[in-house]
Amino acid sequence: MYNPQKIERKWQKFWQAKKIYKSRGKGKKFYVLDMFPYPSGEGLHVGHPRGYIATDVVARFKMRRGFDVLHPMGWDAFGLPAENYALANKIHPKIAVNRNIKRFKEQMNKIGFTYDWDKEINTTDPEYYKWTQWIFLKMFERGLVYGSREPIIWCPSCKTGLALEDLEDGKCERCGSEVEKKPLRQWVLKMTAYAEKLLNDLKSLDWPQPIIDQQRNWIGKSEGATIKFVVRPDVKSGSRPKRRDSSKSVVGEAEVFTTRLDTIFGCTYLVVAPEHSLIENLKSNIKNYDAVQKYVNQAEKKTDLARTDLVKDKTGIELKGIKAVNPFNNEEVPIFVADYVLGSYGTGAVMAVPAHDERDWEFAKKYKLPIRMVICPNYPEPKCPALDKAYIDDGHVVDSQKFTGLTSQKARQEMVKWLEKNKLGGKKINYKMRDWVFARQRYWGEPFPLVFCENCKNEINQLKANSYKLKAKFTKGELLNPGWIQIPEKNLPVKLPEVKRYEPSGTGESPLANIKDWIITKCPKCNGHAHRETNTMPQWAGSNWYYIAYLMKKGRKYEWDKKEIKKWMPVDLYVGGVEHATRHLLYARFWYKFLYDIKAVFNKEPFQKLMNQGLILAEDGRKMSKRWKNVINPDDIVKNFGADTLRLYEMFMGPFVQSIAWSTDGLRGMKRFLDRVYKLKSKIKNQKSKLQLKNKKLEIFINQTIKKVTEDIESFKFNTAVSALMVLANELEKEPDINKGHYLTLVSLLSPFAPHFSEELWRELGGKNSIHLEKWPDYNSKLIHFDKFDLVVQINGKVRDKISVGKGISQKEAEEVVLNSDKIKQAIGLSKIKKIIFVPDRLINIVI
RNA sequence: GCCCGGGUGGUGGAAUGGUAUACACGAAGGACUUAAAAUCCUUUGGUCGCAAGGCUAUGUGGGUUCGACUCCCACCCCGGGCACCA
Repeated sequence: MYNPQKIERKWQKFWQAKKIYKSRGKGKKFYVLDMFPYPSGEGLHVGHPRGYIATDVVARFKMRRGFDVLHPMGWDAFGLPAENYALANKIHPKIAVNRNIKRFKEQMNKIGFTYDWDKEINTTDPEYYKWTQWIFLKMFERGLVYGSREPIIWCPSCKTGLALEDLEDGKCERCGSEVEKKPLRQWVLKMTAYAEKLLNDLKSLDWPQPIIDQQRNWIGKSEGATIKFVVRPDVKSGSRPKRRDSSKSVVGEAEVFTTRLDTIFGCTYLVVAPEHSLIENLKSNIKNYDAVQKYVNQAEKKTDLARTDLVKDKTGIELKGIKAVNPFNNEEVPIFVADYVLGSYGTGAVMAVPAHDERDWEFAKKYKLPIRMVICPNYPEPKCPALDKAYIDDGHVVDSQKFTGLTSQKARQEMVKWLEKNKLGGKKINYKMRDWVFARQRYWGEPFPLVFCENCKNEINQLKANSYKLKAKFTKGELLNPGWIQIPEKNLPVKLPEVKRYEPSGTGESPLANIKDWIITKCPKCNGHAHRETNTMPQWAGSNWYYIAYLMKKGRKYEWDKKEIKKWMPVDLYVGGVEHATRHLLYARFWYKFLYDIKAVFNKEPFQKLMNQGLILAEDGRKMSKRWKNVINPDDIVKNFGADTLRLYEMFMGPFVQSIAWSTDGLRGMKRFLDRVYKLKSKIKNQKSKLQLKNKKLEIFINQTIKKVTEDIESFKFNTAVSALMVLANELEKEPDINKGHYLTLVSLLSPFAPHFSEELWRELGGKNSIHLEKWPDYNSKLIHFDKFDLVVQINGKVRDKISVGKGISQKEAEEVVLNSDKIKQAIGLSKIKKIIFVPDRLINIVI
């Protein structure tokens, strides 16, 4: 029996001492990366290492195939989880984080990963976040950062603003609280400027299709047109003299966005969002302003999500006293305000075509508005069918003046041309994705490298006319955000000050706002009085670029090393959970694209190939959680069964992408397998040549196994790779004695999965070097196939017999053999043979 | 509603047009043992049969094919994502 406790520690120490994982600077580069964890107080459970084991298997495999492998690990230690943990346990986040990191590292080391700890990074290290701040400054400098007072999503429990991406089911993703809308001063990153690139370059990525789909969906591109509707006082209501077409009677304008310009002649009313400026501007024209205002106030309290969240019954109220004019036919249509129209998307106003839009249909039915059909499914039939619900597909345009008869697609093109010619609107592309709210009112994050200077603000405001002088003195970002001045690069990092009380204030100000002597500072531009920004960056800031940080690590410091970046980027294989599809993976791509534009990196995408690992559920089928008391700690598994057993089991338990429940019985089976392989050693008889000749079949089998394991690791089919090794072990067990070479091949193929076990056996059997530095076994393609095979004989597609014949047998020969077999003769009986299908080296099917 | 992914023994799963159920777990029986654990051997989709062997089975119903878990159509169920985005 082999004893993991005796050998694992020994080899881990040896590998670390010999630094066998270090990049050797030889061979083709292979950068394999895990999504780095945030070091929570709970430590790792057995679900976490699944991805780490997979990358470790791949890293060891690639090393042995001659690649120069980089496989680093670090800590995403800023942000709400770490801070909330620290608050709950009354410990300063820094102390808690360091303690947790120590624990995580110990747990990881017990599993025998290949991490090069010299490259370990920590997002909360000032040397690290110096560069997070640096990237932010570069974005600011180029005008990609703007301040906003827009109401943002606010979590009353975490006491901070959140990005749209931080919500789950409309609730705070961290604590599950209902969120509110709150006007707060915010920093926002212009991510929408990269929408098109983020969408387009998805094509170049070797990522799981569902993740690509999710990102595409999230970016939500739609192509359409804007149309300007002028607004006039309503004639019938008597608010103006009955003189039509007087341009003086125009009191406002509403621009709408539509993807269905072809339906414009079916527009019977307009709907604006409660935030729309028209309402405030035309206060005096709107007859029922009080009622409208009441509706608007009530709607504005809700977040976009609450407003768009499965509300079946749409509400709205007409703006009485004004009408909008459809520029295509000069028809006056009523204007409504309704909360289902969002101020933050498109133009905040829509044209309603109830005949061809489900929402408009529903709304028109409720408020008894006219429904006019202008798209016909069965053109050129003289009559369109009557509608009992909205017809939303394309068709032919009817009752649309000169556009009548065109297909929907053609009509959209012609109508856009008409709009552009008459300067009444034009082509427009919209994205669902919003700019990124990039500020948190919390302590435990990267401080912004910005100060506010009243002096400089005045200067910018006064000199506005003289743009030359301003452009020389201030950056694009500083002009965009008057008064906000960048801290010079040489003064980075702006360190997070030590505080005693770091609880969030709840007032919308960060706890940093209480540290007066930190806040008050001098303006780097004019040397006048200034104060620091007290918000901090969100958790995602540090993880946007950490894969570059590993390449920059020089001892304790970091250096933007373009040579290393050029060498290692992009990441060749990135492994992590599917939950990051629209957050980390989108943010990181955004930052990387920005870095590409400023020539700090040299390719367009950070992660070439992505793989998602499935969750490991608890034995009871639920998620592992403290709450259910069903968490399994890898330390216990390592102690009782060994790291190799844990590794092997996690790779064998099922397809890598699939979520799967833990089974301690299954785990035991893996230990049994290792024990059996260990015992096989005693069967070795070292009479190489004799045995090899005697057992050609085994030789072929081994070659097949090498091929299978090699291909399966390459394609992430670890479960079948392990099973192939088991089959080989089973075969060897059947032999009375085995040859050392064969046995060592098995050990060698097992080594990425069970590195300690394999190292031990390798050395016992005379291996001079570490097995992990040995060349990966090659297979002889001539020895993959045996010269005989079992020809499957089918009658009408049903297997009736198997006959052992020589490889490469011709159809004629095969037929002869088969038709002479008694079994087959009997099966055919008196029936006539209609047809014979022959698949070379596989089967023969007789159709009767 | 829309977009993905999936449905195969008692369980995790294997097979992507050519031998369905590899491999593992569990279970049953046996060997060893004073006994138990561990280990080893045998059996293990269902069904009929003493057996040889047959029939039947990959969510359901159709289709294509000499041949379908695999391809096509419709439906049911489970998981995930997006969701009044004009």
